[in-house]
Amino acid sequence: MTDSTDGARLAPLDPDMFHPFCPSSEMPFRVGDKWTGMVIRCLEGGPRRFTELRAPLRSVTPKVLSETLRAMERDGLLTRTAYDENPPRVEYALTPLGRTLIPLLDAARAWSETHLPHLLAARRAHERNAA
Amino acid sequence: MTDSTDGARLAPLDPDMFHPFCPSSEMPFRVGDKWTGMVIRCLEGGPRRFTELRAPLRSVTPKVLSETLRAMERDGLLTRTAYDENPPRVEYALTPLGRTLIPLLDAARAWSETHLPHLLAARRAHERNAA
DNA sequence: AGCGCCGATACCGTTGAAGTAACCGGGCAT
DNA sequence: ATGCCCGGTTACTTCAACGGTATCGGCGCT
Repeated sequence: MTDSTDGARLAPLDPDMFHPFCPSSEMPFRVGDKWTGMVIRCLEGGPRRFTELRAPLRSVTPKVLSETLRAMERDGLLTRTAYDENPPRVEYALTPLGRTLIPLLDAARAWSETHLPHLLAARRAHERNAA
Repeated sequence: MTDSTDGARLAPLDPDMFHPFCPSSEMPFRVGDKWTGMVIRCLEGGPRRFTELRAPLRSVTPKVLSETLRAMERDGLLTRTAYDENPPRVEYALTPLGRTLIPLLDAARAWSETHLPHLLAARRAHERNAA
């Protein structure tokens, strides 16, 4: 939530935005692959570079991130723009179609804030019962 | 919940409710396991029996359905009630927590109705480009 | 010459979800 | 007594996702 869309460069992504305490990995929802939802969150504020995306995504390996981005590009969720510069620069940006997923991510997050503790409590209770 | 344990049954589930033409399997969303969302849809109208659930779920194998139901029970999304009758009868019903997921499924379906053709078109266009 | 940066790709191993096939126990109809 | 039905379970296999490590190519820097 640190983004302010000023004219210059975007604020850097918070490397802890998917910190282990963030329950996003426990949510019973998935959008596409494991990382797709988090990539959308990272690109919500504007275009980002490959290496910029790696930091907050809990050190996702380049291979998996590359696969995820390619799948999303194939499905029209984001665009990939390579600038012929040095050092090389590649920017990923959400398409309008990709942005239509944001409300769903919001809904999933809202559900989790309200109900995920309930679900996890039920799970723990069940485990205690089994033992 | 107008359930009578011996009286009029609910209308049977449409065996084609997850027909191959139903794009639910193409949706880029998942709730829990592969089948969790469909189970919720099947139980939306009231409790159902094991064999009743098998029909519309495109012949999911008993093993996978059993695993799915057990995981959902563990997470407090549904209850399992076994009646000591003959023939044996087991009913699965959504809990209030399970019902909280229905609006999310609705949102996912609404997204798919609006945008999924767009996504699939982008995918096909990309494949044509690759070829 | 050697090193590092960026954006990957190749190769390989692990994991876990999902599917297949066979079977079970009790009751009941044939 | 045989087989069927219900609601599963068990054992085995398959498959895609995910992850780890290593490496590449072009360029600039020292």
